[in-house]
Amino acid sequence: MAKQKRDAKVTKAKIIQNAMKLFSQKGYDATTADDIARESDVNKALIYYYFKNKAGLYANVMSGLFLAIREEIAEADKCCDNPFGELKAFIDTYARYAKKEPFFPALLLRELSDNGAHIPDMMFVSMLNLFSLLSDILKRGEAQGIFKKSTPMIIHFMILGTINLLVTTGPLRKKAMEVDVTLDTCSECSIDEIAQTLYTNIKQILEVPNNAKNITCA
Amino acid sequence: MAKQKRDAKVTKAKIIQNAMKLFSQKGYDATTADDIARESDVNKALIYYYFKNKAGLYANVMSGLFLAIREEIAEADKCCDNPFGELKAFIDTYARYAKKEPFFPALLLRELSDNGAHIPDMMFVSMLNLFSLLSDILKRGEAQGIFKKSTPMIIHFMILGTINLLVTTGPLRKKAMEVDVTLDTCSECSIDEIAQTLYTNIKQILEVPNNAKNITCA
Amino acid sequence: MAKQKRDAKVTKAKIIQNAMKLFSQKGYDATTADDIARESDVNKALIYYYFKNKAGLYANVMSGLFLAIREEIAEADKCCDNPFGELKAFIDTYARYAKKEPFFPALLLRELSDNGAHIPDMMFVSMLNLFSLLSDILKRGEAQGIFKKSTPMIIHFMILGTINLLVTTGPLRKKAMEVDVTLDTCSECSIDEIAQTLYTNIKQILEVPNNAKNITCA
Amino acid sequence: MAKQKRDAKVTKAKIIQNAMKLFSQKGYDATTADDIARESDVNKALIYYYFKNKAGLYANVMSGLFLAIREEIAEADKCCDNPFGELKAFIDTYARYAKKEPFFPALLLRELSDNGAHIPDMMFVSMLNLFSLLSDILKRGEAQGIFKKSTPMIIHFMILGTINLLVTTGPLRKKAMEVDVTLDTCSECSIDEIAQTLYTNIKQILEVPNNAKNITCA
DNA sequence: CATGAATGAGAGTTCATTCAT
DNA sequence: AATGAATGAACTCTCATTCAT
Repeated sequence: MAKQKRDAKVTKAKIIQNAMKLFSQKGYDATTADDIARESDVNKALIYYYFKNKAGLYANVMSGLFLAIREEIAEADKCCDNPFGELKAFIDTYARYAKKEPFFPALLLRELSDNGAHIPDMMFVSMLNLFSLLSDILKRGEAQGIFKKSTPMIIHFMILGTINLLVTTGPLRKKAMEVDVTLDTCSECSIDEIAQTLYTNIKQILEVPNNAKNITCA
Repeated sequence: MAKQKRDAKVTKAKIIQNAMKLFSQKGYDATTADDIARESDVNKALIYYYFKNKAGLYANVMSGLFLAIREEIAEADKCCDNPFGELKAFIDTYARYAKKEPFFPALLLRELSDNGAHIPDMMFVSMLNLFSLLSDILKRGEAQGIFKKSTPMIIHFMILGTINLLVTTGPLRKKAMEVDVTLDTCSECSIDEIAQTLYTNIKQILEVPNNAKNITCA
Repeated sequence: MAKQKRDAKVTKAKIIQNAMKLFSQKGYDATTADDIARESDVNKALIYYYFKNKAGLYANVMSGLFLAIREEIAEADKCCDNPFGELKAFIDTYARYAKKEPFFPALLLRELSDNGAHIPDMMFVSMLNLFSLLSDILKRGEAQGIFKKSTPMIIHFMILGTINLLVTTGPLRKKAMEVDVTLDTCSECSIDEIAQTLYTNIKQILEVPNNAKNITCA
Repeated sequence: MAKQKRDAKVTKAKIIQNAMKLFSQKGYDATTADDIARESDVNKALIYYYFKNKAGLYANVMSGLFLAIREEIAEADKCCDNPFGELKAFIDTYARYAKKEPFFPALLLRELSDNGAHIPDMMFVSMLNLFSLLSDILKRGEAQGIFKKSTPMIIHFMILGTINLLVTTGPLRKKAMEVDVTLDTCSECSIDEIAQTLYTNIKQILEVPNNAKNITCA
């Protein structure tokens, strides 16, 4: 019950948490082992004791994040039995995850603009898995005749790109408003509003025009 | 008799070009002055002679890119007098620019996921300018009653996010297809197809349902 | 119920044995406590528990080797009552020991080229003891008029230097033959052949020309 | 004519010289780049600027030494047209070189007891070259019927082993005399005496007994 | 305009050693 | 007796930057 120093699990988690924060704030290269050690209040060598090297720590950080989000989304997708519901769940869950782990979007964006320089394999698979989930929803929708034919990859990036950029540019957009008040940079938008708007937009794109049946004149 | 390279202008341009390539490929931190000097076939000290320091060179690179794209888009926008045409011009021009300067998307994405750590001011303004252009188009469309009310920032990021991510993930998506053939990662999509699809999607979102005029019952 | 390894004695011996191997293969500095622990399948801290520190372990290793060889040679020397026999015994025993403990020559050579940097005292005495044994043989031979006057230190190093170098350069000499087949690097020589040849050579140097008594002219 | 800072040749030579000293005194591992930089009065980074890394510096040091000795011995060997003279030249030159470059023997011994861990190729060839020189002398002597058949590698190591060990153990042997005055550790022997004695010894081993012609009784 | 030489300040990593259990 | 956790001090190597020519 004591404060328990020397608990590997706790120490490791603390390191990972701080590393996540720093990596996302300053990028992989600009984050030093010293930074992480200081922030985590452990000796620098301990990082190497647990993670072998900086890349190993980074891999650990990313793998944790990716595993978590995939699980959350897969779970959320069970919610509904109709494609629209699933799509909404996908967007909402991703948005909420980006809110909960605010470092994730920056890390993901950086990773994607890197050709996957650092630790590719496991992350690569995780990213594909994520895309698979969405792709399946779209396919099912098409099969049921309620989604138009679409290019899944583009839809996927419309969703991820938008959420990720909105999350990472938060401070930037706030600053922009101060510079030019006439511009609406969505600086006060909540993550839920964003998710909602985004869903509406994507739905617009996908749904087949069902005017026909509505327009029963006379 | 002296070593005297051709021309300062030419040398400078060569440095900037190579720096752009390297910065986008490896990121700001991982790109060294030695890298750039070697690639440009000039002496390292010359870089400092011309650009004062690494950040100065980076600023130079970015400012060139941003100036160019803003100009191109502003120019393209003059094409048409209707918001749909302008929107299409915006998307097309951005997409074509991303194709022409394939390092730009990675640099922009990195910059955006950074809270704007490196050289903010000038770039910040340029980015805002870009957003302004789109924002104005949307406003005009709304005013004319042909666009629905939208959140410009979200539309903006749907466009930029999608194009940038598609461009930067090119190799990654190709690799993905080899891993899982059942997945369509748009690995063969041309930039023009992408722009076209994207425009169609965005249009879907924006255009007001013109059922009204069609439904002239009786 | 405790983990309790068999026996302290056994564990200690295992550590010493592996340390010997590693020290001789990679040198003192390049051998880490981790290496030794891993190889010996014990916890690193145990090494410090038993030997206080790395130097202590090294001293232990060396002292064991030196004690053993001195004893073997002293024992072997009892064999004969004539200096030639003793000399042969000295060379043979040393050679056979170098074969039995193939790490010893490298360790000794390194130690000798070091000004005795690591743990000098005990080893220093042991080395002197070894030299004493040979020196005494030579003196006795001289006293009996069957050995020429010689410089014992030189004879000593001719013996040790040759055997040690031949043993440590084994692999190198094999490789040399592959490079230049015309060169005879003694790559197939057995330790016994070497000892035999060496003895013959040294004998040549020491024995007084006994032509005198043979040549009884007229 | 001025003191000339910024003269690459001079600076490089200074670094090599000091590195040689330190490597031989403390061994490769125990010598740090900081040591060398401090001793050479240059910035540590300069070492890496010139030699790429520590191993590169070491290789440079060794290659210089080996090239020099091979040249000196090859030159000396031209002196005479008879194998005995050449043999004497070989031994004398090696001994004098060991005196002139007192770090060489320690470095060589360490290298030989290492299986050639550091920078093998060039050094390996140089070592073979040295052996070739002696081997040729012996072969010529045999062909002319003035040398007995011998094992060249053993003769070679009797020479190198003895000289190297005597040079490196200088201080050790002096100390030994203080401990035990009855022992003659050759602590006052000059390098020339050593070379002379060694030559006499080796000659003893090689020369064919020419008693026959001397014993012309009556 | 252009360059090779030189440097200071770190960054990543290793390792002997100790602590707590 | 034995171990996993933790650390401090170094060490190799890198890099932005400056100097001297």
